[in-house]
Amino acid sequence: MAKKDEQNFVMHIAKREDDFPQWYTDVILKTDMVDYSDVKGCMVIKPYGYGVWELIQSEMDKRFKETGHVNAYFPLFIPESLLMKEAEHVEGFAPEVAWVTHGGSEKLTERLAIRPTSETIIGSMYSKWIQSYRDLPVLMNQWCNVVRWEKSTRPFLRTSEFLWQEGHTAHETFDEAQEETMRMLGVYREFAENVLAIPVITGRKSEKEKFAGAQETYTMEAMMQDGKALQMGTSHNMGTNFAKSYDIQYLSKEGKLEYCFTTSWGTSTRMIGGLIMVHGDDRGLVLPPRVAPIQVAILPIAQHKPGVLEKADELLQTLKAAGVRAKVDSSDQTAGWKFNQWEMKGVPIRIEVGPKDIEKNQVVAVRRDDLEKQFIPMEEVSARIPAMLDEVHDGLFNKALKLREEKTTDATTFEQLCDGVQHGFVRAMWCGETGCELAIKEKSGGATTRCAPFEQKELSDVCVHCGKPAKTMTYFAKAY
RNA sequence: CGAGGUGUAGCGCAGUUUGGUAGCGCGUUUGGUUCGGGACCAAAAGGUCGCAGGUUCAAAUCCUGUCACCUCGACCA
Repeated sequence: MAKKDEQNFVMHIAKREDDFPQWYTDVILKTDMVDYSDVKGCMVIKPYGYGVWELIQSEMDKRFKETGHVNAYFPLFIPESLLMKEAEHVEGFAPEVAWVTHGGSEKLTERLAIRPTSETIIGSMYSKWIQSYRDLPVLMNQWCNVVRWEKSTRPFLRTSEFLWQEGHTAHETFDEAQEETMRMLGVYREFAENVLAIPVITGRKSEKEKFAGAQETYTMEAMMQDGKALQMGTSHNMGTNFAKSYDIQYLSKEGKLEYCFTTSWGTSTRMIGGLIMVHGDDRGLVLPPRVAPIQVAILPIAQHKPGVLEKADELLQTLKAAGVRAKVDSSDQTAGWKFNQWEMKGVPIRIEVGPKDIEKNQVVAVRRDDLEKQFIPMEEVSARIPAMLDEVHDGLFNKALKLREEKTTDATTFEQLCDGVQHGFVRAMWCGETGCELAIKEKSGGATTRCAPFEQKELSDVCVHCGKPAKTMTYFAKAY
């Protein structure tokens, strides 16, 4: 098969090592996940990309329900006066809020913010709904879109408008709120690892990096193939900050009026960007099987020959019955073209059926992660393929874990830190002072604190930068 | 907002230095041969060269202005 001049080939994508940002945009555009829209910073999520989001939603929703949460929907618009009630929150979000100033041709007496997050409007509703300790806890989640007017954007990772879920809960005590905060961070972690096949570091955010208005912010951070970190989800304990601003009070068993303790937690379409950057390779996307809209692509070989298409369809029914999301590609293309096409789209398993296979009563299955051919007897397909999907998942997770470990170093000197953050996570001791954090960012070329992990390790007893007594071992990295 | 870059066919680009008939590859359409790793042959369709002015016998090319997009900064709880 004659190899075309690669640079002229329309499906060519940039090599990751050469230009990671270019590779990333190539992949998501050429695999039909997204398209750029006419609105700057907003992307169109096409069916193939949205299919991934739908699977993320359903897997996550299942976990929310299991932990006692219910879904609701709150308005897109937030009156200015309502948004302004929590001082720190306003200060944090003000620069990136989009405003509605007119209704039709009439100027509004009060501007409406398009939600950058819903703490305020949900807080104001909770204030009405919660009267007694009998009303607690309130455990709600909403799936919606939010808008943040960012100066620079990148598909999935940072867009002006994005889809997410935000959970908001209210509790009687700090401890209950803290327990909820940690529970949901745990759900996120389990989801990232078992569904997205992405290993994550969980821990607490620094004072500077925490959510505007939160008492404590916890995060999960993943490592991308180019050595930059990505925040994949956050969980906040608000203490009574929002309850005090939005007047969320209840009458306790003892008959005393008390403020609620609230939490919020969220994950977004950014996770899709994350999984692309963690798993993708030079051939294109690699989708973890549990969120792949198409898990198996069935490719009929020499499909004009009698019986081939029928066999492919039979295989499709077998796989569907086994709970596998499969598709037959009977398009009028050569086999080689289809192989490359479906590899680029990241489908976890490709199955080939041709005249030779039909003769031998078998199929050829190829895993996307290792590209090795396996011959499977027809009668074993319904058992073997689901198992193979799990193997792909494990393969991806282990590969990502190995990558992260290779890109993680420990630093006891500032030089080591500056060197390490150029290509990954650096664990180092830190005094906890914001001034020191800013200085590190400045001097290291943009590295920020990612989190103080729950699994602490004492590398030394002084801060890697200022030499004062250290408080925590902290992860540093450049981040998306 | 700062620095750099790019606008030419659906997509990717050459042509601009040195002004002279609008080009290439991929894709698309039609017919045929193929079909187990990006096929081949033949024919065809498709462009106000980002926009507006200027110089010239003549502008994709030179000059002035302008718009859009991209990359890197800055910014982004």
